[in-house]
Amino acid sequence: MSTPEEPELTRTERKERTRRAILDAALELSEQGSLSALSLRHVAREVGIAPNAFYRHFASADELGLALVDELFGTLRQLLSDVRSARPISDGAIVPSLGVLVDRVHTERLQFVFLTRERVGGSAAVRTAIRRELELFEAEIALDFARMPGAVQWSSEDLRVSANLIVTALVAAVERLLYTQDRDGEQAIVAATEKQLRMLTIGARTWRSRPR
Amino acid sequence: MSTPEEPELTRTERKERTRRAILDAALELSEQGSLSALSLRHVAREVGIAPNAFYRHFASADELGLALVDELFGTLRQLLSDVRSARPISDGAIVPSLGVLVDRVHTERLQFVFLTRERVGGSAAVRTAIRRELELFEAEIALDFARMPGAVQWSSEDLRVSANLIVTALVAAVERLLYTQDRDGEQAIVAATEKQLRMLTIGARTWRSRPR
DNA sequence: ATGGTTGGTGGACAGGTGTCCACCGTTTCA
DNA sequence: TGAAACGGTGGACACCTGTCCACCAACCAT
Repeated sequence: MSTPEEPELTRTERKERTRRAILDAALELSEQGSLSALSLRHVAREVGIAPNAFYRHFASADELGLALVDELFGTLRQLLSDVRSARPISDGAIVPSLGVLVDRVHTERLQFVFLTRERVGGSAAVRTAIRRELELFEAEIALDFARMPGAVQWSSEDLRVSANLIVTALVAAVERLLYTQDRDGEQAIVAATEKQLRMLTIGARTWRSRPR
Repeated sequence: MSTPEEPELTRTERKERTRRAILDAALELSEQGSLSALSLRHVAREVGIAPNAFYRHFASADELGLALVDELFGTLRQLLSDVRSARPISDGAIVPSLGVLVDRVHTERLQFVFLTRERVGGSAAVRTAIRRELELFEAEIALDFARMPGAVQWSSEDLRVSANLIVTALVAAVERLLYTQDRDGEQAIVAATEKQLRMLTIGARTWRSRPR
């Protein structure tokens, strides 16, 4: 290239840079097809390297997918942990978490397209990794629930089951958001999801007090 | 073939038969890959016809996918409608519906693998078709809810939102069932899902009575 | 200064892919 | 009875795929 573009870069820096480029390209291309249907050559072409060079960074497409999963959940977990620790523990921090999630879906749409697709997609390794991460979220939410007043007498089983339902609702909300371009539709989805979360917490509150 | 195999078949019958074979083969093969990553030649080989002959039945892979969706939801809707009309309307028929669903997942596993994969999968046409069918279920469940005693004063919006959550929970349950081979795990999933459905209906019952 | 390490290149390979064409034998129906 | 319609065949086409090899030039540590 004729552009100067800071030629002073150490080798490892340059490697990291094309690694980034590969991840980004893969994300971009995975919008129109699952990871397993993703072509190494396509990715390489998008990045601007020879198809071979891909193997200098990832041993397989699966490994690429796992790296994407790590990256995605790494930052997302950080964000949600922040909003959760800022909030007073007494009340559930679930609704504000939804706000963070929606923002994130907006700014990093492709990551979530990838996520929702690969969650049930072709590669078993990637699928399992995503499932594991979601289970971690589930556990965290269950912990939040346990901290709520009046919920102490629940069995851990019940905590887990209701937390699972919340995660499920959130994932479904993300899916709907992704395929809704119009602004009002997005607002409606967010409102509906908030309502669902409230329904869930109410149901949870009255759960144990029920005879049986 | 040397087997006699009832050679007395009208042309349209034979066409229908290989059409069936194509649908079955596609379902079989779609276990290990999304529809968009499905090879026409693979399907043809499995069926035992020349790759070309595929086009005598479907104009494209998308059309195949749409046919599968139609078939899947056709019978499923029938089954659920049966269990629902047999039950007294007074109580929600949601939990027995879950039983039917689980049975169906057992006997027609491949259909549900296809369903959960293509629901967020590559082809926009198939994805939309599935989404539409699920919305129909949603509407039916909302209707069931409206018939329940003490729920009459809900807004149709609320009905819809909570019905949506139920469908979401059911879809998630199916997904978990598909990737759980061990028998106890299956039982646990069913139990957890039933608990979730009960939580939901409880939450729904106390929903309107709440101030705000 | 030198030599190994490393990110990247180019070409080749064996195979797989969707789709088009001309053709065939049987069924259908007029 | 004859001709048209139809489901299916076989081969060819242009193209794309992952992966392997030898090779290169620059970087890094010695």
